[in-house]
Amino acid sequence: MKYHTKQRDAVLRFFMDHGDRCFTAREVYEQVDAGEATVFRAIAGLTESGLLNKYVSGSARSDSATYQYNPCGDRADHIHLKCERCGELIHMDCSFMATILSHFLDEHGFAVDCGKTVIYGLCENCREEGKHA
Amino acid sequence: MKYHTKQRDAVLRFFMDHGDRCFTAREVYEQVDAGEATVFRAIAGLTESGLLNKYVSGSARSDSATYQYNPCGDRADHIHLKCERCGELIHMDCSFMATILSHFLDEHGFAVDCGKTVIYGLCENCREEGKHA
DNA sequence: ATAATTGCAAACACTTTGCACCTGT
DNA sequence: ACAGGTGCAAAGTGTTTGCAATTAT
Repeated sequence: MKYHTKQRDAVLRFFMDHGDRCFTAREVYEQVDAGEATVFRAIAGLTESGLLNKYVSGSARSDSATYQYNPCGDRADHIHLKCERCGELIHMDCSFMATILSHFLDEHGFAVDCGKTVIYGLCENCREEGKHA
Repeated sequence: MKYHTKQRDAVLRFFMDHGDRCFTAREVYEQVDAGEATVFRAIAGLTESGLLNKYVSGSARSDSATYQYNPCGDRADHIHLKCERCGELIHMDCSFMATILSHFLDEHGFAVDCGKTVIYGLCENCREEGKHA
């Protein structure tokens, strides 16, 4: 990741221009002028440096990882909640966060990496919908 | 899943006998007398019926889904902490869990899906090592 | 100039499937 | 007897990698 190339630029710009959505590597490849391997490599790099968040959904087959632009950069100080149904990304930035992080650290000796942690579940709206489905 | 077969029995028994650990399909296949496809089919069935929980953590390659026996019935009841350094998977099964889940639900309207949620960070040992590295 | 990056295709790992044969009821 | 299950090997997916050609510095 030392040179600046138009391919990597295009990939990053694509994610920034659609910061509200998640994309699979294939989707990016289809809309950006770069080889598939290059897209994967670019995404890997961007994820590594914290500019993208990576999400893994559940179903095994034909279900690839999706990526989304992370405007918070790599020093995120809050955890993301991701709705498995509508895909909404909720930024959990309340005071209880500190309590949770402290608990993990004190009781489990575990230092949470907020930048890479995503909590999956169902958001309020989707839970409501589920009740009537 | 209408007939009772020794293969499916063996798979279920394997998980029950090692209820404290997670296993990939391959690991089960290596220790149980059944074909690979059969193991996958058995695991899928058991997961479907709630006897096993499925966990997805990383990318597709060299990081496959893991499964664990779920004595409680049909839903996962603990979150996984995964060390980014040594890869250890910690099962967070303490009482504070309920508090955390309640908070997410009450304050954020968010129903956490324990089965798919993995919290990344550094475990105790790796944090110690980091200090001296 | 030269070290990094690209892109293709081939390799890979995990999982599913087609199909002939075997088993549980 | 026959619906349902098994197992092999082959097909699929999503992702990674080897390497010659290309590009950024």
